[in-house]
Amino acid sequence: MSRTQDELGLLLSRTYLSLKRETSRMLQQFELTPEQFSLIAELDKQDNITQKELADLTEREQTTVTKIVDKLVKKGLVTRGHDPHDRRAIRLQITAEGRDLVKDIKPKIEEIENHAYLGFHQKDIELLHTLIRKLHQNLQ
Amino acid sequence: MSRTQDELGLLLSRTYLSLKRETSRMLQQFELTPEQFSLIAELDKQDNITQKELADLTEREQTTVTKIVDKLVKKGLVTRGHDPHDRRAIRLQITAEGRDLVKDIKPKIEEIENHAYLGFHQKDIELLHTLIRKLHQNLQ
DNA sequence: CTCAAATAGTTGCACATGCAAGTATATTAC
DNA sequence: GTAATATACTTGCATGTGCAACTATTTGAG
Repeated sequence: MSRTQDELGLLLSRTYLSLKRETSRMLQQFELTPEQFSLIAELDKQDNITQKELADLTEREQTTVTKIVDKLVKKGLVTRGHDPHDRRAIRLQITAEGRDLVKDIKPKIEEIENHAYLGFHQKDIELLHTLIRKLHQNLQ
Repeated sequence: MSRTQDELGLLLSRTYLSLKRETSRMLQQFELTPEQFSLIAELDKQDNITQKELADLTEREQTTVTKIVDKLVKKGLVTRGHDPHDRRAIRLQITAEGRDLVKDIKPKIEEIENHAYLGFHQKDIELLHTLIRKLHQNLQ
């Protein structure tokens, strides 16, 4: 079954690395990495979640999230609070400074995405999202 | 322009990390990382290319490729040869052992991809590839 | 209730990543 | 032909990644 010449892994990694590099360069002025931005952007959407939940949302291991959150706390963008009902768990709060930063960065992320979507119809974008989401589900 | 709820970066990184993790677990029995496999698979397709060309093909910086090739050479899967016409350049050759390894691994990679494509029609797969390739081009 | 298993989190390791700065060679400008 | 620029590659650094092994707490089986 030679469906097309290129493997999924190669296609995905090339595209992911390109997007990540471009995002990384844009984020230098904010002294953030794409991964750090990804986590505070998620906390901006859903505050007061546990590290475990944040790991699941962003498809990373808890251990990875621990280390990135360490850096976000050091930068004053996130605080760690205890869960009153589960003393093992840590709940994360985004600070006002964190929210401001996300607000500043979001339009610049959109610029990059708009450029990536050059020549795409709205239908193409929706289809692409649907297919990628389905891929992701199958890989769970 | 709020096209859909999820950002491209989040979708892409989640899916990429999932696929990479599953591939990584499969490759443990071969003592290879997904990135190492990716490079020798590319060399299996096109032998005797320079590190620069390999970097471009896989969308990585030359510096990253240098380091992964170091490991492949140590494992005896790749050799470095000099370019007779350009003494700066290094040309890479995959060894017989390297080719055998790629041959063994390829069907297992296809298994993972087939699982990822569960519920996809052939048309969906082709469309997905076309859209991702277009994304990648726009990001160049 | 008690003890085993599961869960949330952390730390140490090896590897991937890319930028900055370096060397060596090739190309281009004049 | 020589000097400036570009190119191929390498090394050092900081960060992200996930597995293994660890602690602390909660859940569940009996």
